[in-house]
Amino acid sequence: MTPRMRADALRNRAKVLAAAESVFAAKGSSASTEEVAKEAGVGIGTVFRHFPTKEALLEAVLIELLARFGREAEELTRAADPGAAFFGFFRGVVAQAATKNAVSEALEEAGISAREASAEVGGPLKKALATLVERAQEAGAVRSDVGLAEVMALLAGSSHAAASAGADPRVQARALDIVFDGLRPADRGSSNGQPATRR
Amino acid sequence: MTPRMRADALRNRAKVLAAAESVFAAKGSSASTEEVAKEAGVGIGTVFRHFPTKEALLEAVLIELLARFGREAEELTRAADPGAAFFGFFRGVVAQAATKNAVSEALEEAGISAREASAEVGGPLKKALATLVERAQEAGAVRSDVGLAEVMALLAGSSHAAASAGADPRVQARALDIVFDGLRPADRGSSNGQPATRR
Amino acid sequence: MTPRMRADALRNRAKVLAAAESVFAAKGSSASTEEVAKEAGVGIGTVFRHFPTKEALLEAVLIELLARFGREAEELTRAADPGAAFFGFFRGVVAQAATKNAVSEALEEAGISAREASAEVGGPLKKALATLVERAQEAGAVRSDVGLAEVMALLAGSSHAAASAGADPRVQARALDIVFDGLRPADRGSSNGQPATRR
Amino acid sequence: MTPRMRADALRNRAKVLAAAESVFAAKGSSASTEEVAKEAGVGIGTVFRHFPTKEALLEAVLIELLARFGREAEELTRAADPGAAFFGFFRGVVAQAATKNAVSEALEEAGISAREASAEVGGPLKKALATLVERAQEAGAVRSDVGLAEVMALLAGSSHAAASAGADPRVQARALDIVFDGLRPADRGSSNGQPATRR
DNA sequence: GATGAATGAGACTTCATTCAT
DNA sequence: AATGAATGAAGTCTCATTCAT
Repeated sequence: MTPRMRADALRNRAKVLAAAESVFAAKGSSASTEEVAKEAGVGIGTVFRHFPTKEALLEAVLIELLARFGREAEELTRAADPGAAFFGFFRGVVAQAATKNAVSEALEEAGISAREASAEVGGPLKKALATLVERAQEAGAVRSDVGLAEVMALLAGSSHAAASAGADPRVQARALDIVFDGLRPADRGSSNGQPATRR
Repeated sequence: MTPRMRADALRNRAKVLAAAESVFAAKGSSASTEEVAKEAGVGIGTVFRHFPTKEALLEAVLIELLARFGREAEELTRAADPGAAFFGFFRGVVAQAATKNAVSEALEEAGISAREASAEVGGPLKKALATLVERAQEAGAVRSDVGLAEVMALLAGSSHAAASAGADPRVQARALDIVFDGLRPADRGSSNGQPATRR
Repeated sequence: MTPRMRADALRNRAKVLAAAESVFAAKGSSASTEEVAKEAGVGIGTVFRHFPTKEALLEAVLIELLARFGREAEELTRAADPGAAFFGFFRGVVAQAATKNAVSEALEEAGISAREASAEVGGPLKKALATLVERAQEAGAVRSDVGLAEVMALLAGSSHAAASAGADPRVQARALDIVFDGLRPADRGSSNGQPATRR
Repeated sequence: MTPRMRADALRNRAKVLAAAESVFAAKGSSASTEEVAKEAGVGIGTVFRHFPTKEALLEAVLIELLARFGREAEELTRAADPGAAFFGFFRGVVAQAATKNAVSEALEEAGISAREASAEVGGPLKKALATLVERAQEAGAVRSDVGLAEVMALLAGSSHAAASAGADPRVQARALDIVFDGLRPADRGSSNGQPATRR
């Protein structure tokens, strides 16, 4: 069913994808395909053989990213402390965004986009994240009136804020703590793995 | 210091700036300079006479935007209800972002950028916003442990989330309410002009 | 109504068009736009300013050609000897084709294409050619059972045959005489301006 | 002299050639080599193993075509009615051209080209066609003052006219009848297998 | 021999910027 | 000052051809 690829082709595809992620992360999605090819150490033709348009390449990068987040979320689904799991996942995603411009784009796309392709991978992420949220709510670590959609919007927004290159990391951390406080139940139970953020 | 300009030149500069804001808001900053010229009803040469590079034009648009926000913040500084003033301002900025792609870029730039030019206008905004925050804190509407920097980061992040075209506006509103809750003191006093957001 | 163009722009447009005609004539329509630009002595951007796609450029060349033929036909419409006029026009077109690869393409397009643009200019050519045919038929120089469509098909075919670079011109001439004989009435009246072709 | 080839290699060569004929016929000679490979059901490497350049492949297709015409002509050489044989052959070639873009190219090449390779196969066609013409002339079906060269030029031109996709087939047929009339002796003996074309 | 992945020159096209009118 | 034509570097993509598997 999966059309078998030659080992070298598979290797090159991976190299290109990795290069693309790194280049787009560093310079934004307007970086040139040529640059991706150079970074990957392949000819420009090879990039286009694997991803027939630049858009397809971009999409593949985003899908890869979402898949990775999906796997992380899925693992945390089985963690002992649901509150820590949820907030830890959130923090981890945002931290990656701090170095990767493309992350927030990916998250937005996942949250919104009707692109079928993305859906294939956005689906798993959403599913695992939904579980993370529910478990945290049951454990009283997250207020019960927030839904998946709001969480994704906050994730995207926080990631973007973090991606704004140059901002002081301590400011970022404190801003994120504020969002986390907003996500906790009104009585502010801690059960979060982090000390309460009020200073 | 200000080199006197002919009245018509001044008028053209304003037309170009307005057109640029509208075009970049609608199509993002990758819209072409030519399109700005057409929207402004002037020749492309005129655009470049007033703004020697595209980057300069973009920068002028952002400065203009920040200046407008600065004026709005400044006015609200004298409002009766400091909590309502602060949250109202926040909400207003985010609402504009929902239709203008460029807004979040502008806010990031203001929060971070070392660009001297921006600083000229980012300054007034920061100053007025700082007052808004302080007054809201004194009135007990905003927790006392947040600083201007965090507020700007949250403003930028929220604006960007809102700018992600296509998201359900109700989701956006609820996500914003969560951020607001995070900004309030732990005891959740109201004094906010909005009913408490817990549902 | 006609949007006035600057004199230099008009001059460049003409230079590009002439260069395109010459280049495409010599190397076929797959010659590169770059080459046209070089031949015209302008930058590549100038070519694309006047003709937004390569296809548009090609079309403009064909239209120009048809217009020229249309004017020639129109003039011959008023000639003293209708038979000589018709056959002379035919011969002239074919002679041009002998050096210009693009001519037969143009004629085919005119004969067939539904392209509106071409129609604008193909129309006059068809009209004048129809008159040429009718007058030649009334004068007994062309058989009465041929229509405009057949004449255009023969014109296109003969032009293409002539365009096949390298064929002996004397052979071309004799082949054309055979077609002309086929176009004359069965009794082979002369009134043709050319001596009867039987040798 | 002929380097022995493995049976499967020979089979692949034939598959590629057939695919090339079909693809170039349908899409013109600018169709990609890749497409030919796909149509043949072989890898691109195989195409280039058998035909070292695209030009060589194109040439092989033309040679194949001319060989086929040569065989048809050769057979008709022995037909009972020489007039019918000649005009029938002519009509048959043109009819094929109507669906195959490459035919007229092939005929031109044959008529003109100094390419040695073509000559090898163009030779037989020319020889057989010459016989066809002579016999038709002896039988009084074709005027005595036309030579092989003119006939080939008319064949190429007529084929091209027919290949101009989209022309009304009835127009094509009438145009061809006109050429045939031009090829007949002045007195218009019929002996042609077709009723006289005058209408 | 066959395969198809890799290559890179070159095609078309866009657009920021310059300059003659 | 204003205009818009001209410029050419740079971007995306195609395809004939080569080469490792």
